[in-house]
Amino acid sequence: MARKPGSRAEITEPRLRAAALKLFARHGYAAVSMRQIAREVGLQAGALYQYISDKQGLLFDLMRGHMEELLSAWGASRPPAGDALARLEHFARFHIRFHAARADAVFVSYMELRNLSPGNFAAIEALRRRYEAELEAILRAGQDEGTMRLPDTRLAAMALIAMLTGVNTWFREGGRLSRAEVEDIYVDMVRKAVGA
Amino acid sequence: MARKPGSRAEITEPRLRAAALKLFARHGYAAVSMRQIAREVGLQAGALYQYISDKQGLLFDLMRGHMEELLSAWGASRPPAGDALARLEHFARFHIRFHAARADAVFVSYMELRNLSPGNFAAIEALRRRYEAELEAILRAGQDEGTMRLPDTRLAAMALIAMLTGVNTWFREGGRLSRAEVEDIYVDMVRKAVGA
DNA sequence: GTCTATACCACGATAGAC
DNA sequence: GTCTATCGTGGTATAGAC
Repeated sequence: MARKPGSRAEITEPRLRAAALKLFARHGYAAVSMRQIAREVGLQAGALYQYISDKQGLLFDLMRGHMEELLSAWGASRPPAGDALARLEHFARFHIRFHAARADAVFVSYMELRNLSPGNFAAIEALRRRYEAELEAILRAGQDEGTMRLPDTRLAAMALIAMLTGVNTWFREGGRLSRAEVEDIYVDMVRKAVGA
Repeated sequence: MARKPGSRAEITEPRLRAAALKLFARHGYAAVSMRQIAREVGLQAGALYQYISDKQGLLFDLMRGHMEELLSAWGASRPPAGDALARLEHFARFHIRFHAARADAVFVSYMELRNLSPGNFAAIEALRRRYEAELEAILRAGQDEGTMRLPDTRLAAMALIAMLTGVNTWFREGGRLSRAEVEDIYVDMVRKAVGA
């Protein structure tokens, strides 16, 4: 398929998304202007609307893309054969690893929920719930097996996810601890917390 | 001291701060206009500048006020005589209770850090560090006593604070569990997580 | 202490040339 | 596919009357 000379859409679109993600993470959705994003990509503001419907749609696409990647990466991860405790450890390592690799998307997806229109918010929340349900299922299995003892499954899931996601607030590659060391330390705390 | 007729500064100022806090929490600092805040208080936008230097100063004052209240409330709380484990439980209950009572201020103080000017950011970070150090001291004491076993004190502190603060993302008074029940459940997980 | 009025600037989004 | 130009709106902050 012949491409028009000067046509760079396949390059420009991902660059636009990357620039928007970076700027939204750094300064916040509301604080970033379309002109700023355009400058980062090397375009005039008007040209952005070849790729997006409006600013809200851009935010929503970024967040939905992140959540769908999260769910599909989890689905593609190979859970270990073994007891629920092994699967919990697998979840914790997956969560830390996936989130550490996409700090900007994680940040935007947690911080900009209130800037979504109601319909868009509901869609993102539904995706988040599906992910939380994966952890809850593991915790329920652990209790059925008797390898875990939890006062409340839903609260435990929320507590563990908050703890694991919190890694992103301070972890920097090249710091005092490697990502693998951080993983080990958190796995230890997670295993203990579920009463193993 | 005689007050000018029509003078309502002592009433207006706290109302302004409360309105700004509520709106910042709901929609985000960058998304809220001075006109919106003024409408909420029942003034014209220009009148707000009797009480604040500028929008940035307003945000900073709210956040500093929150952090200082947090530190002074913790200082005023009576830690139990007993081992570090008892003090850790005291910290967990204090943290959940204090934060649940000020959801808006907590939200703003965690979400709007990136909208602070560099100098203001450093000041808030310093206050946050002081609070984290309080928990770290308890965890160190527990390890010295031998009642806690932790792979890394600093990480454990960050993990526990993230977990406890996470309560605010889903807890609503009048929901499935009372605040006291939530406290008990989290205390249980915190105690287990430190290897008690 | 609060108002009205306004300076000045930036916003998101669109139209039409190239 | 990107540009220039622009529309209409709303932003923060100040000045000066009351």
